[in-house]
Amino acid sequence: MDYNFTKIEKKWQKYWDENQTFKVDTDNTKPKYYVLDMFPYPSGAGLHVGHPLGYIASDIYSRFKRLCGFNVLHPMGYDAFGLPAEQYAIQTGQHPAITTNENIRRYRNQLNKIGFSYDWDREVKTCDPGYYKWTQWTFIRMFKHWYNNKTNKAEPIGDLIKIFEKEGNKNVDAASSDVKTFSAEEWNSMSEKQQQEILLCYRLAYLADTMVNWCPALGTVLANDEVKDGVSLRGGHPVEQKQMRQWLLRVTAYAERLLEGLEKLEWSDSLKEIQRNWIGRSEGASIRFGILPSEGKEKIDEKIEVFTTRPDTIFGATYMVLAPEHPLVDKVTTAEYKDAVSDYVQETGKKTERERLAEAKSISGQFTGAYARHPFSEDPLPIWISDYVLAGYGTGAIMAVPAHDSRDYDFAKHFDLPIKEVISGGDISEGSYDSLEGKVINSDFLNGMPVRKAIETVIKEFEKKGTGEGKVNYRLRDAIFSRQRYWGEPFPVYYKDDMPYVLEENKLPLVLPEVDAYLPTEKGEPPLARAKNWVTEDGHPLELSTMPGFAGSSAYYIRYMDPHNENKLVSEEANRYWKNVDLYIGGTEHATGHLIYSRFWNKFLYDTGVVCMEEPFNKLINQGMIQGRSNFVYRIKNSNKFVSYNLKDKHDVTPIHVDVNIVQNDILDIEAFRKWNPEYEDAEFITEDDGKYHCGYAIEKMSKSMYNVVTPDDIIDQYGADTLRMYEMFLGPLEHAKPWDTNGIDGVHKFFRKVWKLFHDEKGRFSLSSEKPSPEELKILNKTIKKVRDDIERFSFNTSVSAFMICVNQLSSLKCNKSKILEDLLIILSPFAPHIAEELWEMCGKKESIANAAYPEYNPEYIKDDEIKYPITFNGKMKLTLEFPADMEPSEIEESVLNDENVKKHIGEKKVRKVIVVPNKIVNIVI
RNA sequence: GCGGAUGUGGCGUAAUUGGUAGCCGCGCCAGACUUAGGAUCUGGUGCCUCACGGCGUGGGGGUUCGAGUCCCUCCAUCCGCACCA
Repeated sequence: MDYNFTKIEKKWQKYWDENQTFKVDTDNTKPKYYVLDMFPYPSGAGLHVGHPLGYIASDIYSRFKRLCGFNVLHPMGYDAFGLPAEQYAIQTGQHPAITTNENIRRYRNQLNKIGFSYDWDREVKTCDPGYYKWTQWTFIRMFKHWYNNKTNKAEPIGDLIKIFEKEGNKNVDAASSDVKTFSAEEWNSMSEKQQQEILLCYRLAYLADTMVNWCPALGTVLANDEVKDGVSLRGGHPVEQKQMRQWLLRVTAYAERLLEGLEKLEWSDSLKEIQRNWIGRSEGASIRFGILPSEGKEKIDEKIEVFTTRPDTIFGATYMVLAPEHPLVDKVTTAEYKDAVSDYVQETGKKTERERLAEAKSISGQFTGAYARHPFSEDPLPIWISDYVLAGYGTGAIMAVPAHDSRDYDFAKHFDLPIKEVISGGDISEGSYDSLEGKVINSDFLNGMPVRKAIETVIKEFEKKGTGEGKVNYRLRDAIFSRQRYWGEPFPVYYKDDMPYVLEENKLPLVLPEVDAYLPTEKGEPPLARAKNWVTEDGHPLELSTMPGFAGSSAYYIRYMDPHNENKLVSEEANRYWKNVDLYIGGTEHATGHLIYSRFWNKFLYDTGVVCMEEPFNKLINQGMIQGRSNFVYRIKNSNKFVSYNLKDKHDVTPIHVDVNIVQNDILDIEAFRKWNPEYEDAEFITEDDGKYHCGYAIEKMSKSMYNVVTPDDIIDQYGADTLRMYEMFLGPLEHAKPWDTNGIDGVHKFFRKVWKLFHDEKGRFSLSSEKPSPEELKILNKTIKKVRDDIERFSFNTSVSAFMICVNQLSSLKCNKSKILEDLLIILSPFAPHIAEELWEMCGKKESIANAAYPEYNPEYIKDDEIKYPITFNGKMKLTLEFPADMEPSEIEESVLNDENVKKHIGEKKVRKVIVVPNKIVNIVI
């Protein structure tokens, strides 16, 4: 009987499904292990061969852990809300739920064919009301909490109100928006609306007017991680800055904990570094500058607050710069400069984010006519506006120190502003001196101090005078949480007297309503404004925005622990058992989005006692991208003639992508090519000496337009799922990006046929022997057990595949068909190739699934070598090998080596200066 | 510009602790079987050289009995951030 992978794989996939082999429950008699894949967004294009790479790795690990006696949670689901389905709905009028469900069905189908050990009972879909109920629930909880910097955790807003009633907010240290100080009396005499307005400044989910990334083409606001190089990540549409009233999550409250938490995580250094950069912690000082009265203007009480990492250079500040969007711009500008300033503000406001980035190098700015007062010298400092100061970072204002900041230097040179050196060590006629090395000069009480000492000293001085204090600033910004779109979670929010209130928890889920079109209304309101009766029972209007993509993915790993619980996000029992994710596998593209948001989300749930672990993902591995390998044919210009790769330079040619499925080992199937496109039906070909047409190749992104897409379905049809799984692992280290080349797959497929053959005689009959294994056979098996186990534990799956090949090659040449050897081999092979392992396991007479077997222990006794083959090197170069007993003394080895005829030949006339014998390793003779 | 990673045969890669560089597979070459081969099996295959031998892990330098591995320096590629005050 042949190795009929199609039949075998269908059979076992059905078996696992019918027998619920991979269904798991909490089981206190076994240790738990939680293996998670980043769940996919089910796109219309389906899976290509690159997508399942991480899923295969995690499946191997899950099955391995299971064989080792762990109770393994290994679920899968879908990130089902999102823009592509909605864009498609706009084009076709079809409800996005229909498209999404079709895509999900297709994904599920594709995934099933690969033979994953998922517990499909726990499947979640973020667009399912039973699921997003808990996304809405968590939002309500965030609305009802504030962040107390004193206790360093989220606390109920009710506790905050009690403090306000008793003593106002002067003793409250909270992560909050800008809010004025008020007393208990003031609080108690406020209207409900005023109180609500103040509470919004404290809530962890809050409504505020902020500058947002507005994408006109998508008709929605985007978060920072959804914008790259001034265009939307999805679709590449231009993004502009716009002031809008939006929901935000106060992620910044957790900035320090998000940063500290990284230390304990087993994530790659590069990923941690990306997160550290994104959080962007910098230490410095917050300094307030008074504003000098200008002629013909009323006195301005407000101060310009700046953040600087170099307060030591305070005496070098020669001017101030506000971002054009800064709220004080209008107030400080004098009559004389009014027009010039408003022109400048308008001009920069018109630019999209992209234009602003493109013009980053060109210097522009405008003087306002006003002056600030230097906190120590009291010198007047001219106040400028310029777009080199960003509204969104720090306070949107800076003190400019041209002598020691290159941007300020360029600006000062351009507008001929004074440059004052205050740190020695540079040459300010050449450029700014930004280094921390040097002593402070020209700086009154700071003179002579090294930089670090000066920073410390000046901060104390500011604090004494009340004009500033030490401060830690973060680049991380609060996450904008509103999207003016249809296909997302509705906010459980209604408005009363223009103030937002959240729904009672028992009203959840607030189900996404039907609309007549998925477009904004004529008034420019979001699509939900089209819904009939989009109001509460009492007639209060409901929020029209929906939540962003990251909402649903921020806690899905928690929901998997207890997916059918209707009363809780997760039961205490399930959460205490499964705790958090032990191994998380997914792409780096989520480094600054999902992986920050879900850490924030999880910390909030931890603070409020919903989950027991502070970090969601202990170990994280980023699988590398699988790239496409494109093939080219070369058409001679203005003809329908194609010239083979090695002859192409003799002609003027245009390279054209050709479908990789009609090319094998870079040889074009000419007939298939003619049929591929009617245009080429009559094409002529200039072939090479071998009569073949050779194609060129390039490594590119796998995409339809490059004709290099390979789907798992095609591979499975031709070679089977076990071959696909094994080959994906064989390609190289999991983390590396590497090209997919179907041509190499034969080697892996041959391997499986060899495995099959080990269990069958020449006539193809199943045949095993119950004889006692030989020492050689035991050595081969035990070496493989050890190697494969070690490799899996360090996620080096590619090397375990070659270990299997070596093992099977060796057993084949020994014609080993002993069940004592082959049964263990099947167990260790089963995580990689579960279908063939199950089939042969059953043929061995086993009644239960191999998934329930126990991983074999290797016996070191079988691996020991009695004789060691010593490489004999001369000055480190290997020339020959000699065998000696493993326990032979180094001095005896040295003597025997030097007496060996071949060694003597190599030494010749030269003198032996030294002999190094490393026991069981090597001999080196220095001559 | 800053930060991170990676550079080994024609290709994907291996060498876990400083100890035989190139395991395993693809491709290629030769042979066997065959009416046939996109089947199977056997052998070979880093480069230069008829050979003896020499050279080889991006380049240069260093430490060491011994370096793909450690140190210095330069180069290339990829990824992230980028007026972040």
